[in-house]
Amino acid sequence: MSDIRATILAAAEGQIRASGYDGFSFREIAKVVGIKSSSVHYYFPTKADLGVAVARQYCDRFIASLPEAPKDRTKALADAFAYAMRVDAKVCLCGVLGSVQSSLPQSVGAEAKRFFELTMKYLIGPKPAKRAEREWAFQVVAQLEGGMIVALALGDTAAFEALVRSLPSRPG
Amino acid sequence: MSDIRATILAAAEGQIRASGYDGFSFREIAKVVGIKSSSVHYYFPTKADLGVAVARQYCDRFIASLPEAPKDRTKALADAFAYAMRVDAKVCLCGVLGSVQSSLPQSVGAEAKRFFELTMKYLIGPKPAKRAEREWAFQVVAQLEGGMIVALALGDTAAFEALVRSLPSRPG
DNA sequence: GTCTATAATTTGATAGAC
DNA sequence: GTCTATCAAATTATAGAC
Repeated sequence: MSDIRATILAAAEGQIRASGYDGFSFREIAKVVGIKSSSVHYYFPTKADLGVAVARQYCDRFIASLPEAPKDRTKALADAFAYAMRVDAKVCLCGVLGSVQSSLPQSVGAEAKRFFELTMKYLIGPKPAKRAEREWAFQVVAQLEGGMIVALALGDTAAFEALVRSLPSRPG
Repeated sequence: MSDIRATILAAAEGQIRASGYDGFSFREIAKVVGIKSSSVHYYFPTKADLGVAVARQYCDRFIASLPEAPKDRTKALADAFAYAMRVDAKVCLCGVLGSVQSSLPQSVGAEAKRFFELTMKYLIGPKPAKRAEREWAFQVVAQLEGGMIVALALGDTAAFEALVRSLPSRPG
């Protein structure tokens, strides 16, 4: 992938996480990257194209960062979320997108949905899961997503770190 | 409060919950209400004024809807959230606002923060709370906010109802 | 209170030179 | 690939008639 393309994706990710899908613009990204907005369109013809690429990269990178067979899957996922928030002091990209999913281009919303599906699937792991375990996985992901949002809104990132330490463990 | 003013607030609330703060406009609201956008400005001079009024009304109405001294505060709060989602099939207004708080007018973001503070305070109740109880209250609110977002993104509202039934109970 | 009209800005997107 | 120039539309907001 070209350098410019990667820089555009990074800038767009930062802006979406801070301001949402409607809150980022080709001109703002162009300014950050140091090119003109028409050049951004060269790499990503439409805004939906750019939005999908950002969400897909975010999702794939996040999933790839998870250890493959950890001792504790809950802790592994929680650590990845905590790291994402500690480093950037920003909410999860897919939390931002998911909260207004009905207003997004369908292709962008589908990527946010995929993120939630994959994180739940990671929690469950290779073993088949009963209903109670699927409900538990949902509960953990909901807690992490909501925790980031509420903690940042309260200006209390320590609350999120405490939440990470007291996630429910897998039932059964 | 005048009828028109109330109708504007209701329309704005619906649009913010569906599309976010950047995703609603005076013209769209005017169209829904059946007036012109300049008349919306008569009631709410700026977008921030309208945003604050919507968030404040949402918060006050939500808190007022909670029973004053229920047997189970967790269940009472969870029921209110479940009702809000079942009726509107929309995320909590303050979840939508909170997820992009850093990009909002300060006055609007402060209302979202207030919502989280008040819901946590409700959970804790009149008795003084230790650290573990404050952490638990945060955990419950995070779960409810995140649960709405993830459930709607997955198109699985039943998952939220299940989460509501398995919230952690107060420690100690 | 509600309207028409409009200002000033920003937006996503395209055409075409180089 | 990157630029200039531009379009068409939408945005918040205001002035002023009625």
